[in-house]
Amino acid sequence: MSTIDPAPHPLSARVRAELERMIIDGTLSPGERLNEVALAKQLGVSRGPVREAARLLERVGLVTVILNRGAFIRTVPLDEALDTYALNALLFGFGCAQLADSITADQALDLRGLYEGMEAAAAANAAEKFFTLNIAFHEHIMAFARNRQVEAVYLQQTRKLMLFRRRSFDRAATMAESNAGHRRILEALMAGAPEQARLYAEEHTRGGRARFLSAIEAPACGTAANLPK
Amino acid sequence: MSTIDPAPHPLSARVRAELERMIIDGTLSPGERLNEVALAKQLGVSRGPVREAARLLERVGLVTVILNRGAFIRTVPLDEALDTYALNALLFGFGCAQLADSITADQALDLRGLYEGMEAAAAANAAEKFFTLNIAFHEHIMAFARNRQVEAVYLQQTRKLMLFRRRSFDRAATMAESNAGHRRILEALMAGAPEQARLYAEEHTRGGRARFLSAIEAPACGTAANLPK
DNA sequence: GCACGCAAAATTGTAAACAGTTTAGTCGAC
DNA sequence: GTCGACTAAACTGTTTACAATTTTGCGTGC
Repeated sequence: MSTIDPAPHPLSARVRAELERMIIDGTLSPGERLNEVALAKQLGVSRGPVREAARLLERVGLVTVILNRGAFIRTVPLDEALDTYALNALLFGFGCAQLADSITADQALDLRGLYEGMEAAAAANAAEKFFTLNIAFHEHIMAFARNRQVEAVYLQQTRKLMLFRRRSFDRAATMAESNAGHRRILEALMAGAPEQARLYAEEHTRGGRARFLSAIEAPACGTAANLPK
Repeated sequence: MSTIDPAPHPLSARVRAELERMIIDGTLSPGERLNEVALAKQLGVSRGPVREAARLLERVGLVTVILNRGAFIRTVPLDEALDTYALNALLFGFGCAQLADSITADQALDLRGLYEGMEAAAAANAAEKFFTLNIAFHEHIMAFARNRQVEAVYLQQTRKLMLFRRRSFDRAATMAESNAGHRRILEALMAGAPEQARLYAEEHTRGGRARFLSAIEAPACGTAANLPK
């Protein structure tokens, strides 16, 4: 995708990318404050770029900025997560419907490879591998769907959900169930059936939402919880 | 909505809001560069908040930042505008479908008032008035739809389209045609018919797209056009 | 007359400095 | 021993200053 970035970008963009990575990684935990001076020192830059990056992340919904208190990594409230799942279901359904009308042999092969990789990962109970391939599967579909705006919003929202979705694939049964949805979607895509693909895609996303809900027993998801003490 | 802001916001947020207004207004024209020192002086602040605000606007897609060149107000490429219309059709259709299932009497009354206001504006050929009411109509529906995430994305994308959509309502016939779509949507909403509302909403958005297309003869919409010379 | 090149001005990117607020710790009173 | 107030440290918000790049204007050469 867009992993190539020699250096023609302003520093704040690179800092933002690095912070995003650290948040997704788990290097920075939800609820934690982004210490500007510490991060600046760690990344070898000044506070300016770090501040700009933090504000960018706020706009995306990954952090919350409080006046005179700083930027905190968000703990997405439950209702917001549910709304986001509904949004993603809509977008992913659209993407699949679009792709069903224009899919090429190469694209089908690519998706099939990812599907089979997930099948193997599920059998081997390799949650981390499955997680990575799962992301790639969805992102490839959205990239093939030929609507950059829909793709961009989907990626942004998905990144937000990753703040806690990682733990959803801890069991082999969960992975198998998820991949069954992928199979149905893939078949509809290759059959050139837009509405069928859309339905399967929406159903699959609802399944993800359900897995997400069952994965959280009662962690902090209150609206304003986990911000400051 | 959220017009109340005593002052608990960081300065950069207020600058961002002001810049957005100036862009929508037309005070800042597409292609123009955001001169940091000039804007800072004009707004009575320093360059820092202006810079942060510009980066935020880049994230939203209203400006493009080039290294060592500054922030330029975007001239949305044609293909991006079309993609955005498709996205908005999806979101607005979803919002209408949701609302059809949960609309209250108060909400219906509110929307009806806006519709009648537009009817009057169209009859009086008051394009500016129609434009304002039209925005309110769509935004109110999305606010009533009870999905904050979908609403937020819709607002963001719509703001981007406003960069040139303003000129689409220059004729009375156009306004009447647009408002006929509003009437159909409103009837479906009050009838509690989600799928019908969704179809009308999507059709209405496609109509807006068509009006937009016919409104542009051949202005600069090339992908990378209008950036620097 | 036109193009090329060089130099000065303007502007952005980044870093450092200052002011105000929040947070933590300590001392004292009850 | 615990609660409360006061003081100091830490941190953010903003401004100011400096370095690097770009743009513009002018002069020279062809």
